[in-house]
Amino acid sequence: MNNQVDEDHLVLISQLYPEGVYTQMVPQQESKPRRRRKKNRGGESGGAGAKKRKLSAEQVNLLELNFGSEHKLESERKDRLASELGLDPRQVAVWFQNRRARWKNKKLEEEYSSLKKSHDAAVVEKCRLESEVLKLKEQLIEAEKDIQRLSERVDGLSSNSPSSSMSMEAMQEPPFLGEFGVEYDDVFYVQENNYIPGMEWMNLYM
DNA sequence: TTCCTGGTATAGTTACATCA
DNA sequence: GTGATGTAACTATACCAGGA
Repeated sequence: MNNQVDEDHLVLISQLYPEGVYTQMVPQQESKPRRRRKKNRGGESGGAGAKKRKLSAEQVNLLELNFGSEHKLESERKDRLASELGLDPRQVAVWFQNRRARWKNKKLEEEYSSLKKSHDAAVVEKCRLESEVLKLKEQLIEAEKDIQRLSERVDGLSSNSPSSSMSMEAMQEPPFLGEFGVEYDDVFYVQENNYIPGMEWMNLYM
């Protein structure tokens, strides 16, 4: 176990900041091309240890434990952790940087999935409301037809009895039931206990 | 106040290890 | 053998604090 840590440590130390590893820096370019790292494989300097450097489970556990308690890494904690783990402080810092990036990605994924859930629910609700609107519109059309029929019936009655309380003006109001938002109160006045056959639908609005 | 330096952050990239 | 994936290590850049 410690052998593994020591071995990793040696490998990692041998890899730290090798001079002349980077090539082709072109700082004058506007596009600021990134440096490329040379491949390490088979390099003389790394020797047999020029391998990558996977942290042991024990090291990762301790790092995770520390990350769980605090995502930021102060110098003191970094140095302490590094010596506890037999790692270079730089490695600990890098591990925390990468871990923060992974944590952020995961959080973003979770947020996305939560937002998607809300969005899907909203879409379903929108569909439901739209179909309800359609249904209500159909009811409205039927109601308007009823009114039309009634109007015609009242016309017939009033021509027979001129003393009817219904004025013609009232019955010949322009289209009074349009889209939603129409105020029904003033549109059609029926005195209490005045039953008009075929007007049961009025209960919908009273 | 300004400049320099060192440390740390994020975002993106590269190279290597591992696994299906 | 190969492509996908995970991850250590890197670069570029920005910001901040402390000292001269």
